[in-house]
Amino acid sequence: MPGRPKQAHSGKVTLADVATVAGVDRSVVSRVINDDPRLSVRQETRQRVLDTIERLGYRPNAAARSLRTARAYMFGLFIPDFANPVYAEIIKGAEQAANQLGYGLMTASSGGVRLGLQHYLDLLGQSRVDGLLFAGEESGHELERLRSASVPWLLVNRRIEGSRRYVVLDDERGSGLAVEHLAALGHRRIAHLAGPETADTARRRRAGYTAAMAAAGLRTGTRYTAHADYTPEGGAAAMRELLAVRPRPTAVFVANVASAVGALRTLHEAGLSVPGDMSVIAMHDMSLAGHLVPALTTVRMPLEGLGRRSLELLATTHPQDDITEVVAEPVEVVVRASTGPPTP
Amino acid sequence: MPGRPKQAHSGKVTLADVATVAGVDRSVVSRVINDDPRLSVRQETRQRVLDTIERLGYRPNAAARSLRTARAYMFGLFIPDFANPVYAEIIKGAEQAANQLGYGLMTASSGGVRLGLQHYLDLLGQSRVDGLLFAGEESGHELERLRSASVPWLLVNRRIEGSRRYVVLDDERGSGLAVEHLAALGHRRIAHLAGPETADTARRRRAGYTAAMAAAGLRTGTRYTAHADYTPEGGAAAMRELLAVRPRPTAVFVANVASAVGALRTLHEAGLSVPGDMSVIAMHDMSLAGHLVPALTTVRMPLEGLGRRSLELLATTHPQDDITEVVAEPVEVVVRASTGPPTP
DNA sequence: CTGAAAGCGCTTACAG
DNA sequence: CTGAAAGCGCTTACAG
Repeated sequence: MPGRPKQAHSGKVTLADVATVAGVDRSVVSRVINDDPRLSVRQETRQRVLDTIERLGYRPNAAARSLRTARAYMFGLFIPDFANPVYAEIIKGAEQAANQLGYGLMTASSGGVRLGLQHYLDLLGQSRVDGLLFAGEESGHELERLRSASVPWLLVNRRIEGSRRYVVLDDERGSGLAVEHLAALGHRRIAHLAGPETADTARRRRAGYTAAMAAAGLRTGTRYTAHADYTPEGGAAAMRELLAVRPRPTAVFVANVASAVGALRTLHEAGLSVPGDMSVIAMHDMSLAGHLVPALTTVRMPLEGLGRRSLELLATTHPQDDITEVVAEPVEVVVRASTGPPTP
Repeated sequence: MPGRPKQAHSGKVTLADVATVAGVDRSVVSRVINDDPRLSVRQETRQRVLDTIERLGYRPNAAARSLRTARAYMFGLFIPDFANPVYAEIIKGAEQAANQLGYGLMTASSGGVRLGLQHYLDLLGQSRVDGLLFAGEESGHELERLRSASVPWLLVNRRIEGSRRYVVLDDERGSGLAVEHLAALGHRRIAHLAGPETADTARRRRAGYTAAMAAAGLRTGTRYTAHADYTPEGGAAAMRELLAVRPRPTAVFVANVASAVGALRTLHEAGLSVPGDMSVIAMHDMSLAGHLVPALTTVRMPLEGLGRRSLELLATTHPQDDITEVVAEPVEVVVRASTGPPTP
């Protein structure tokens, strides 16, 4: 491109520049920056180095550092869908933790050009990331390929058979709170609109429901549980199943908000009032819940904490270590308009 | 950490390994990989190099390449909120384009630990990114700081005064389609529930509304436009204003879906039926629109194309070039249940 | 046409 | 206690 004005030398300041100006060796500058405990230097000299860095606006070059240390100072987070607010919160937590630890975070969805996992294997091969967080829907079979490569990776919000590296939420507890909320309102016939039987989160939510029902001395019976697929359409169909059961339940705990959207539609179409004829509570709080008609009561789970904790563990553990953690942060019911006492 | 089993050498294959096995010089391998046109080598040799790369599973080390070429092969995308589906689509498009061009994409929100822009300046200082896409809400004042650094950056979906580097959607055209849809249904009194007067997107949508109304020979009058702030609460209040106007409008074009959520609530509370008493159409299609009651008619804009095109332009233009592009991809009305003919 | 060699900007084991 | 030097894995101008 002839005639284009040549870009002025950006004057990138290097470590060598800092050393020259401060009158010390480059190694001293490096050690000051990295807080090397083996460096003993007069406080005065250290301060001079720090001042020089500040004055020249020096920033270590990430590529040089990575090449030398064989670390990318970058993690990857793999999610199925950016548009799902559940993942938005996980991303936020992971991003914060990464920044705090001096790492970058690359977030990618399955929608990428190269098929999801292959893309990540490429990143690993190029040493562009130091580890991977999987919040997506990769099959155990796919992830098997990662196991051979001795790469740090962690499952987020999900367990798969044979893996000892995951961080999950306390879905049992969240589900228990939902049931307790309904029971406290006076409901006795509480149904569960569950997720896919194959999904780990769905299984744990169902287990929490069953346990809480038992603890409250309430009967469950298999007909009071209908499985759906975490989508509005599936939720609508499952709600129709539950409405057909006699005696009809007076309340339902729905495994996720998307299913609850469909469930509310079914109830609306059936001419039933919420919560008059049926109370509805769903797992995971998100702003959409507040805008449904009626506004949906939910269980707020520490999704941001999940992202944060997952990244911290990825950064600070060895790839071979077992990690089987349940995020400890509190879980709570967010009461809106969709739950109330049963009509006598 | 004593006693920890030493990790087996991962056997990272380097360019030198490939050269040795293939029996050529490292520079030949490098040139084959990078398709250097100045390399003349027998087809047979080239194939041998390629085969060796394949067989050894060689992947170029990104850090070494970056250090040498002074390019990070990474772009940054800055968004205000991961949970907003509008940005989810932009991210998707940008991610695809980045992958296709051999770049990575770091997406970050203002929620990071370091205050948004400073975080990016750090990334730039460290040469971790080659350029920045701003889809966020940074003020012109903040962005002024970037102008001094001669860094490639681009505004996405927004213009600010004095900047000649942006990519936007055809909001005028989208708004025009909305008005045309309503006019075709027979509406004459069409109101506009606009966005913030200061927002560039809101101004362009309003301009599109005004122009289309004029083209259809319909009167607008300032009372038929109410400004809100792109939130459900603001939308609810603005809808109340519009309901007070006489003669009452029979249809409203809402500047975004969040405002429409509030507008629908106001209409519901006022006992008005949609679309019987009031047709509602909103800008930007998203799955939430299909789940509102009634399901919301929208204008689908090429958000993914916006992300894709922005990244392509960022990657292929010089920082000094003017970029003032409107994404050319088609815009269309997605008809759902919230629009219909006016009741006579 | 091909290959040897320099060098990008760091870190760190090691010599003094 | 301090600093010189090697080297991480590439790319590319240049010599042969």
